Amino acid sequence: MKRVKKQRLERAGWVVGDSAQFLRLSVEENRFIELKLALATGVRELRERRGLTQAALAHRLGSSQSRVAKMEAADRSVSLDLIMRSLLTIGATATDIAKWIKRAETARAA
Amino acid sequence: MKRVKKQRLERAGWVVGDSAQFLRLSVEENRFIELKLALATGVRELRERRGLTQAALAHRLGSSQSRVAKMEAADRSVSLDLIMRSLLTIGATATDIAKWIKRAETARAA
DNA sequence: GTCGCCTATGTCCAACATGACATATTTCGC
DNA sequence: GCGAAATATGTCATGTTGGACATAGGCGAC
Repeated sequence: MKRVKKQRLERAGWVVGDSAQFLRLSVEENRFIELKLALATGVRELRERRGLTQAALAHRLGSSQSRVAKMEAADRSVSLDLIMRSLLTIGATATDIAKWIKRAETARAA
Repeated sequence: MKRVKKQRLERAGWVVGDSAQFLRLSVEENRFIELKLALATGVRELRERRGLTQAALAHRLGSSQSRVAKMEAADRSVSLDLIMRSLLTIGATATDIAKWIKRAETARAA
């Protein structure tokens, strides 16, 4: 299909592509989960490197130990927002975060 | 204060540091917001580059045009989760994401 | 002009994430 | 092994985020 026509159809809200389109959602869900996992691991690494307990970090975040535990486990019930806030709170730099995100990508390749 | 002692106190849940400690929260909130903003901008850039309308992207996400609009505006009511999912759905690579995150950092320096 | 199309903004209420708490389970020094 | 500290897991009420819808604003083509 011509590129221009494809874009026109897509602009209209239609998904033009392979018949495996419906699989996309789950594929992207996986990518998302891996990303979350990578960043969750980042939280743990950084926390430990700082010599903080989960409770101490929770205190800093105004959260609770249980939530930090779930966070590091990349539990379904914890949002990326919380993970990211935690990373920033522990003092992660943009470079650190970028590193972990790329790690997620490389993990996929395996 | 000795590094080891400091860590011991922190393990116990105490925040040891400068008296401006209480400012930390808002500082980190700012960092977080800038990050969100940078990624939101990323969504818009990538969407436009793909020639998609907000409605089309919403369709792909199983969301609605209004949410995409709010998302690109980094509205308070949209989470980083949604932004990240969108980025992945549009086909952002880890490298892209890392780039935008770093952009947030550089923006801070200004 | 006005007609389409795209984007922005506001408001519902259902679904989900949150901190808090209680309670396992693991880990580690002794 | 014991005990204490750290971490893991479950549940709940309350606040936040979600898609949906309505509607307003913007912008180019005609």
